[in-house]
Amino acid sequence: MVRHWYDQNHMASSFTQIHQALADLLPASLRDACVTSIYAKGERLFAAGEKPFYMFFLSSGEVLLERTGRHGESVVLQRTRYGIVSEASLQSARYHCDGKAVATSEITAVPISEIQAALEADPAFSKRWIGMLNREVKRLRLQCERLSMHRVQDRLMHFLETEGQQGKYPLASGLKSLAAELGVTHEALYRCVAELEKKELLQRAGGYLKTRAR
Amino acid sequence: MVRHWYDQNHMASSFTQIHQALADLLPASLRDACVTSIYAKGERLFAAGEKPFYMFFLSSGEVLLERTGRHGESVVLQRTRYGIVSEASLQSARYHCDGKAVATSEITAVPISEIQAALEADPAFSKRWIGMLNREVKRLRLQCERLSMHRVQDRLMHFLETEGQQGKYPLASGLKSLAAELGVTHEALYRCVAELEKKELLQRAGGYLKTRAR
DNA sequence: CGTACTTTTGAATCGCATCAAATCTGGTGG
DNA sequence: CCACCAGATTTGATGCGATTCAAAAGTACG
Repeated sequence: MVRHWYDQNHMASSFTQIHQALADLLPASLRDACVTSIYAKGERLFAAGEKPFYMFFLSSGEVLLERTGRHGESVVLQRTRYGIVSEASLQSARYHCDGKAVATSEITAVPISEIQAALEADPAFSKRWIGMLNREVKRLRLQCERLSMHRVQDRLMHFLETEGQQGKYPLASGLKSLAAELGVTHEALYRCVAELEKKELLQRAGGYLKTRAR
Repeated sequence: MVRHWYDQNHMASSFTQIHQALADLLPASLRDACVTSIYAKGERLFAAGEKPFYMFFLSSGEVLLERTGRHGESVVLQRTRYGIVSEASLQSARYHCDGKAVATSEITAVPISEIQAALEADPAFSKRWIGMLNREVKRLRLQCERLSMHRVQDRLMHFLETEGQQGKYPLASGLKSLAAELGVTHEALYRCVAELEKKELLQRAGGYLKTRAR
């Protein structure tokens, strides 16, 4: 068997309970093939151009998918705090972006070959997988809608309405990474949050952002 | 059988050859259930909130997916010129956006219930369907990347590089609908194109946009 | 206790939105 | 064929909001 760098750098912990959402998605036969481990802040899951061997499920922490532009500037394609990170790599020969943890993260790696085999054999699993992809497509359409807005304030409000729970959203790793996802500079976001708080349209407390009025 | 408004407004043309790309995706058993017809410019395929009965495949023309913001302004979620339009509605109870033709379009409607049945029964079809969704996810990620760029010029160049063929892109319905997809005003896009032409970085001829230098 | 990073505020500048208006275009009906 | 109209295209002027650059203050962590 080919040893991936992943195997060398991370302690296998097959005995760890995998996350419930992942258990609900995967067929029982695949759960034993999962390897859960902790990634440190800054650690890379994969890099653009590499051949995908594992699919990554994020239980806690934060992962960014990013591409490096031709001038070296990095663009955040997606910021994930929970769920499958690299769905689209299932049938890809190469990753089309980098994936890295920007906070200490608990990540379960699932071998892609096993997922493919299970998809062929288990129609119910196929159906769940398609459902997951459908949700991802909708999420991405909403993100496009958000990025089409011109003012930071509109993007932030739209974000809290679509990604938050009742307009409440946990700020685990600060406003800076949120700014990147919203496609604005961190300065602009800080100013926007401060102004919205002054207008009492937004509340920032206990690591949460929360909309107030309606 | 429930008669959808679609059936009343469009002549069935089951004898029409369906498009090759669609034939490649669908199992043979489903091809007879397809209905191809011509939609006029401005005609609506579906509206947000409606229950999905059909999945739409666009052979030629142009379709927009758009949502109406709370202030009545319309935001383009996606602009399609070719391919399946409403993938994500497969398992949805309601459409989450409007779909309308903005140019005379040849569209094939496929009953969703039949697609679902075929997905359960045919693993090879499932695999192709998942592949289609994977490509859509990647396309949307690229669109997010594009919308994260601040200058119109960068968005346009990124668009031509990722959506065009060798930097060449057909402008069937004018720059205005392209401007909406790029998330900028049409004035800004006209000015940007004019300036890039003056710098000889872009060529606009015969209904095509084409990058020049590199 | 020092280092790295986040948060915050300030000032100058730039690009795009916005509003306005003129020209061009294709299609319609007289 | 021409007058006419709706929509696309184009150019201009103005203002706003975000970027950019700069710097200071706060905070976490070894």
